[in-house]
Amino acid sequence: MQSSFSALADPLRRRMVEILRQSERSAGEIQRALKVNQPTTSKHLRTLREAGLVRVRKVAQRRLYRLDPAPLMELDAWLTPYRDFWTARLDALEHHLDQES
Amino acid sequence: MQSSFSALADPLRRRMVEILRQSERSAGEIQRALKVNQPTTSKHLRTLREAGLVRVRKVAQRRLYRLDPAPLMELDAWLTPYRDFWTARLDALEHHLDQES
DNA sequence: ACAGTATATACGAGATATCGCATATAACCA
DNA sequence: TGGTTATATGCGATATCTCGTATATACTGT
Repeated sequence: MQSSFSALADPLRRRMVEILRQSERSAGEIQRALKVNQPTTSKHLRTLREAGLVRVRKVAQRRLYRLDPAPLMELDAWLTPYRDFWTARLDALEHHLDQES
Repeated sequence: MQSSFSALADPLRRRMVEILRQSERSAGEIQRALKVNQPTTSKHLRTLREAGLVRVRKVAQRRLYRLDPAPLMELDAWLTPYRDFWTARLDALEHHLDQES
């Protein structure tokens, strides 16, 4: 939870996650897509890995990264009570508008 | 988006947000609930404010903080495509298990 | 105007993150 | 074995975050 938020706090890492939503990709493909240099890519991928957001498998020299849905599901679960919160507020607003009219 | 993630990356700020889910609170009430010192509380509240996660209103000397649902709704929206992603994966798993049995 | 209460800000120290450059590791192929 | 490709790690500089202490600001009641 902790680490999911901070891992996703970086815009570059969010772009990586967005790329991986579509399919598994090698570190090099991700790097070229983002147009940042190689060590930077590798370090950010490490952060995502350590946060559990991505998994890797080796194929020859390549490292293929894929999204692990679990931490994002946790994030979704964390949001649940807030969803109730804002629907309650929107309902109240709606009710208020009804009163007005 | 950017700022929502980094604001929520801090555990203390998440606790603040959780407290505010229940009701509007003064800075002092939040401080006492969290048992951290006053300036720390104030600075974290500022961060939440600048991220747009909370709103303040003055009542006498007090500052009453309340949650603004908008950034959390954005976060929820950001998660939407990932929800599709993991249900697809779970469906695939289920299908796989069907094959097995 | 003054003392008290509530909250914010300034400043300095220590910790942590980020980046670029250089280098290490590891698998491949000839 | 040696060269090449793909990826990771080490290191140093800079920036950013966090916290504690001290102080400022602002409103209240007398």
